[in-house]
Amino acid sequence: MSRELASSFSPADIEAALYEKWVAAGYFKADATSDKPPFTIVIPPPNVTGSLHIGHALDHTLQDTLTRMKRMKGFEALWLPGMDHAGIATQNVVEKQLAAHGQTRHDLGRENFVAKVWQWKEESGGLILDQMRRLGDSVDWSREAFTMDAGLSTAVLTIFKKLYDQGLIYRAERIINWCPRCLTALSDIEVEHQDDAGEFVQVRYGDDEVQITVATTRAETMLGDGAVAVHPDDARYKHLIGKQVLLPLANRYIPIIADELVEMEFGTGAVKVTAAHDPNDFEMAMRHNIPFVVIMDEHGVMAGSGTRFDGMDRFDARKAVVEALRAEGRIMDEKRPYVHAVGHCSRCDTTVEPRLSKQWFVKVAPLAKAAGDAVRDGRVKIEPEELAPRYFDWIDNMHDWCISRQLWWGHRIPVWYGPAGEVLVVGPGEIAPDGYIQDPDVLDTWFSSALWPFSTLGWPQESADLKKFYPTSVLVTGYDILFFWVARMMMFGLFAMDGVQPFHTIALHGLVRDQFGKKMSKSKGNTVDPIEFMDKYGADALRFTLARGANPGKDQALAEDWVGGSRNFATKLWNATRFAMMNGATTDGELPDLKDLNAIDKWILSRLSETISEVDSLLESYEFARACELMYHFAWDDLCDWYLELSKEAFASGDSDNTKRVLGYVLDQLFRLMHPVMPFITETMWTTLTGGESLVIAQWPVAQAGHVDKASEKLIGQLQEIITDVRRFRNDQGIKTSQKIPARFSAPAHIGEYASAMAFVLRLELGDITPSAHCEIGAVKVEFDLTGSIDVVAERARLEKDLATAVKDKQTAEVKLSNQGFMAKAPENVVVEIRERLEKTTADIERLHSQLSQLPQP
RNA sequence: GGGUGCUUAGCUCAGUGGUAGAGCGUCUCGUUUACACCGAGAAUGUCGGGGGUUCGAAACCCUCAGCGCCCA
Repeated sequence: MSRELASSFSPADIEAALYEKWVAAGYFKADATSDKPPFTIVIPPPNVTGSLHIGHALDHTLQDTLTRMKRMKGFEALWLPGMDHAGIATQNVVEKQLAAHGQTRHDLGRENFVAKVWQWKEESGGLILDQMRRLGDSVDWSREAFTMDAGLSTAVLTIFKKLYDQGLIYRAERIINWCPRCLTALSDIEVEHQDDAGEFVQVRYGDDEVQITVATTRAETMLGDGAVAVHPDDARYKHLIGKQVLLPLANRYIPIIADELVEMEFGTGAVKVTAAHDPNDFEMAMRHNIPFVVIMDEHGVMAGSGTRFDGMDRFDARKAVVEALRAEGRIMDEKRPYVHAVGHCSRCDTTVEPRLSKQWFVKVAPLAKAAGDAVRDGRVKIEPEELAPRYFDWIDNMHDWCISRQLWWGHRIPVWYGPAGEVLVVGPGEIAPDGYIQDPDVLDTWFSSALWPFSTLGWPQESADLKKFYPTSVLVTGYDILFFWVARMMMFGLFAMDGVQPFHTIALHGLVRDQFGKKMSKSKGNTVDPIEFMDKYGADALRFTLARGANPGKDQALAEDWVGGSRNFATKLWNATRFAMMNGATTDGELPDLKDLNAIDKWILSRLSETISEVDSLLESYEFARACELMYHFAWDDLCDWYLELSKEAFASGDSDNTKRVLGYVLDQLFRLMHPVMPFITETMWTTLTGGESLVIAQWPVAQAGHVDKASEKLIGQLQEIITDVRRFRNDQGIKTSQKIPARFSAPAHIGEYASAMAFVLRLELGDITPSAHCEIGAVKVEFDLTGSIDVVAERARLEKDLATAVKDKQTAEVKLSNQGFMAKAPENVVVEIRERLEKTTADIERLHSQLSQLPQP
């Protein structure tokens, strides 16, 4: 058959068609009834409103690499795709559309609004799914899941009831994180702490009799103070404990209490206690029975303080309160700007307001204990394990999880309230009695995402998928959502699945940063678009770049130039393959017996086998960067720069049958090895070379221990030294690469055998000559006829440089060998190595002296 | 404040006890029938400072400094 590669590689021409071919062939579809061992990855569900950013591209590249490798290894590989419904984000998107028409969701009513969100989801949501095709994700589209699907919603109802029945879900009035813009409660992890420039003012409370100065960053909340607290051991304030002090502006008297929570060294050592607007104050107020005074509404507007500040926005009120206090001479000190950490809504960046509110909570203590234990006792492995302490630190100190959200888009809390105050939790298929009213709130999106590893497989049904594919094999995600999502899946997975962990391994990668290692952000303008990179350089180039930068748990810097470099690599491979095929590389027939091969062929087989073995074990241990590094160097250095160059003579002379077969074999194996990282180009080259159906379903390469051949590696190493030295000589002498030089080799037989191969690479014409210069490398002498004078100055410089290196190396060897401690304690193999170094450098020095003395004097 | 990580070539980073590495960038040369998205050659590092352990330290320990992240 006539097979040929196009003269240049054009990713855009092949990628989309190849992907659709793979999908159509059903390669990515997993079979729950197969006898193959399962390998399962569930995708960290991207947000339905989202599009593919560079972090997804990294995350997906790694997951796809693992999935494709396992598929090739004969596993029943399932990579399950899907999205989450992103309660706040999605509701925001649709509300924004309504706002453009001057409407709010309340104009539509709940039912119509939710219908509208579904409509938006069908029409505009899930852009990222198409973009995943660009990247080549080998996901099983037949199993695509969405957290709001019927099945996954059943899972939510089921676990809610189960948790509630076991007392692990409760409703309570607590201080929660409140977003005054989204008008909903947030969990701790939906709050991002940023350093903001605020203020720190000291305010003198009291009248003529009792006075105390408190320090605060939120002066406006003083209107809701219920007490002032000091440390019980604080000598400055001991005499004031139990006294009543005047609260300025509000004109109320509040008690001075003692609580150990107060830090004496911080501020004035006295703090205001605003029970309804601060979590720490809430705790103190509970202990001391301090009243809760609410002075702000849900929008963050002052309300109910009974002062003239009611009706003002919280930040305006802050200024106004400080001014009013100043007017009364009560500001004792102020720092502005005072930089401190302030919580912001992770969705809209609004400053979060701690708010007293009745919400639903998950009691996490027993769940978190189990989630921690699963890692502690080794059932779940965190890779890299350095990140495990962070997991423990967090999960062992987790606060109860606020799961209710004042939104319409999401899983509505399945709790109904009866006319007489009954509380009824309604499970799947159950219906509340007449007269009952359902809780208006919905659940945190993470509540349903936490079920992802098993709800997507059919739970609570005992589905075939669940039996085959649970627990999943590995979870691949960024360390930044270890707490957000991973820990929650651990808690719910262990709880719902009777103690069976949701995954065996958590493989954490880092974040993609800009080329200077700075965090990417829209405001800094240093973000990059993975789609744009794929357009310009191809999906393979982007994937290779990201995988090559992926050291476990570590951030990576990324620049467009890096992607360009990977594209260059792809092109290099393409050209090498074209060259190989032009010269008859083939995969037909058996690989010749090793004993019939020359050292060059044996060497590349040896290097191939070693590379396969190392890449395999590196990929199995999530060391993507190191695996890519090895593939890169094998392909470019060993294969292109040396093997192909050294084989050119054989191709030119026609004595190349073995080499054609070996080259075909090496390319075949290399393409298999690289396919998980660079699926498109390897597929194209491989099918062209071998005529096979598809690499997706081809067998993973297995290292051939019998191919490892240290003798050939040593020999080729020597050939490389000789060639490099002669090249240096030519370079130093200013001889053009294209200029052929008559030359003669004197070398031991096993090296002399390859003189013609080396001569071809070096553009030397072998023959009987009258030498005018020579290079010596160990026992090998290469003489040249330069038909004229050589550049003595350059040659002397070259030899002297070599001499200096040799002398220095000899000295260090001598120092070691004359060190009695070294001789007595160093292991034998190291001593032998140093001895050999001494011998070699000694010989080199002698030879270089001799060469130098033979040079004509200037 | 608690925890944690980092500091290696101009830049971004590998390298867990035995002569310092990669990619990109830089310099010189080169259109040799795979490839200029290329080839050949070259330059560049008291491995953050100080101390210690060791025959031997970029690596292990202590300490200082700087940077970063997470949590409060």
